[in-house]
Amino acid sequence: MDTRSLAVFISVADTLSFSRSSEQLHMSVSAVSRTIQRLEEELGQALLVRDNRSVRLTGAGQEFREYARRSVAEWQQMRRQLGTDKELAGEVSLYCSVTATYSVLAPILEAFRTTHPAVEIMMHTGDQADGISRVLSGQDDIAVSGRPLRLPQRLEFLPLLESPLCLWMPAADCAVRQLALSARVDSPEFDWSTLPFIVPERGITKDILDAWLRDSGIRPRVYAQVAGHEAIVAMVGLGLGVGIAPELVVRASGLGASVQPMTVADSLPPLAIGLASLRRRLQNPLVKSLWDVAGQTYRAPV
Amino acid sequence: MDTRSLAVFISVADTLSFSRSSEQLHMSVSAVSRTIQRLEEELGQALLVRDNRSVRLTGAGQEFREYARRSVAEWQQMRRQLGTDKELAGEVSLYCSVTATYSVLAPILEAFRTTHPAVEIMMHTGDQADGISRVLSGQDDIAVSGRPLRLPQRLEFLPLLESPLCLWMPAADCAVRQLALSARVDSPEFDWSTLPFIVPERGITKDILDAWLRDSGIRPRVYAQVAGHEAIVAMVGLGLGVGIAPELVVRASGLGASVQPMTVADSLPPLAIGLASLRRRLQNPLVKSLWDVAGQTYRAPV
DNA sequence: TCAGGCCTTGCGTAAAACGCTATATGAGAG
DNA sequence: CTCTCATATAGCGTTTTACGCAAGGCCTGA
Repeated sequence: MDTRSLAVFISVADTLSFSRSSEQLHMSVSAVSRTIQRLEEELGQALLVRDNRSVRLTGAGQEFREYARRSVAEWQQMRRQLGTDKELAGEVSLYCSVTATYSVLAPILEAFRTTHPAVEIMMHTGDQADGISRVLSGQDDIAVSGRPLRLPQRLEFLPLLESPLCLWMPAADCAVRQLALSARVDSPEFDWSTLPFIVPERGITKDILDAWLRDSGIRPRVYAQVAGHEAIVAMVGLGLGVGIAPELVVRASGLGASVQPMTVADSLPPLAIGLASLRRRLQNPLVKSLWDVAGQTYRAPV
Repeated sequence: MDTRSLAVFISVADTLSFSRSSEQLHMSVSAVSRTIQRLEEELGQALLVRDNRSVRLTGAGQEFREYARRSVAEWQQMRRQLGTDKELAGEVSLYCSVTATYSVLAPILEAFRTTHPAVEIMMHTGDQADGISRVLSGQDDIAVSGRPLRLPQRLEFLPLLESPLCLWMPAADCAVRQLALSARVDSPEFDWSTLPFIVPERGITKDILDAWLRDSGIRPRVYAQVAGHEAIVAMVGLGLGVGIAPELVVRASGLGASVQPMTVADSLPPLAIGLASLRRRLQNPLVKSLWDVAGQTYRAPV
């Protein structure tokens, strides 16, 4: 018996519906079904009567529901008690891009510092594209990252904000800018093959860009593959080509004057930026507390 | 969190030793170690202080120990309550050989019938050799079987009694008997290659016999491979050869007069007979109750 | 009678747990 | 002082468990 099973049962007992519970619990209907089956097998008693149309509690189910509520409550109380018993202290390791450090993270860390002064943040910065893999490999507890197109089950993602994803061209007059302006970029006839592209080497934005290019039928001329949005923006600013980056990065980079957004026919989807962490690591109260503070910091204003 | 982890922690907190607990809990030391680590990670608190020589509880550990005891107790009480609330009813499926039906099972079922009259036994009989695989494949809840030489982790085995494993020869005068008596069977010079052997087709006794033959350096002349001890005894009784069977089967077969045990130099190891079931299935109280009754039935007299 | 909602089941895959073995560290014997 | 023994942890491959998807069965209401 584990608390997870109890939570599933409580949910089903409340909603009296496997399908509604499955949504509530973010799991498939079959997983809910089997969890209840396991419980019933372990107890040797039917807890729920399902007659293909409705679900209702058996006598045993009602008793067990009381128990389950109590048990989960006691468990959570114990967790809190042990947590508050001793002030949370320790290390949380964080991975993010340079830009994210002050644009996304600053308000979170400011709030966190006041609520958990004894927790040390070990921050690693680098290409945002590596965040997910660093979390998956256990190198860092939490990463600031865009939402992956397909996120592994063991990964939890907490969306914090969105930033439009744009194509950028140099603001200063130069050959690339001339090319980019030579025709209506958003017209189907635009000849992309002459325009040098600066694309991300890897990571979420690369995936999004690839998908977008494919869908739009564009075969770009790749001038450079670069690690890190900041470097892309810098290269665009220098007139080396056009490139992709979230608006947030451009604004934060201080290079906002040297690049300009291009308007294109099929606009790129906005990038969902947030925290990523292994479910497993989130069981650690230290990690969880930073996670929660981040969620509150960005949810409260909205 | 699950009750298993709590039980592990309670044990370690009691013994103050990972290794002693690992024996007590029938699991490896590393599994114990990791279970504690998982708990500590989930709670974000050290529960035990290990200094490579001794183990002692932290403050949080002492608190948590109280909680763990309470929680496990409440869980077990709930199980019992639901169990007694409604009388146990349902089906338990059982596999055994014909002989086992009345020699091993009869006293168990007699006791079980009186304590759990509402539980129906669905019994399947057949070659004892198939019991383990039928349990492993989920066809039956419990099988009466000899203890396998190597038992899979997911299988639980409850030894009930032992029966000497013997070689048997025909009691009536016949060619085979002459051969078997022609020389001291237990002398190293005995020529096994002339003596027709009736061996089990598969199963535990086949494994034991194979190992014994190999160790004794005997290369038998196999006359027939037969499914089921009963058939082996019958064939031996008809003078077709010598064969292996537990004494129990011979006594129960009613053919005790038509076969005689052979004394051999390296005696065969006695066969441990008992119940086999998947750990998983034993979580079902119905199955568990039959299991327990069997254990008591055979332990009480001893 | 058909469509649609609802739970269960089979199957392939992903995650978790375990055991074995190696490693590190300290205690006690020679 | 070294060697051995005992104890907990870490790496690695394997087993076991849990999950999601898709198919299936069953009932209800149109």
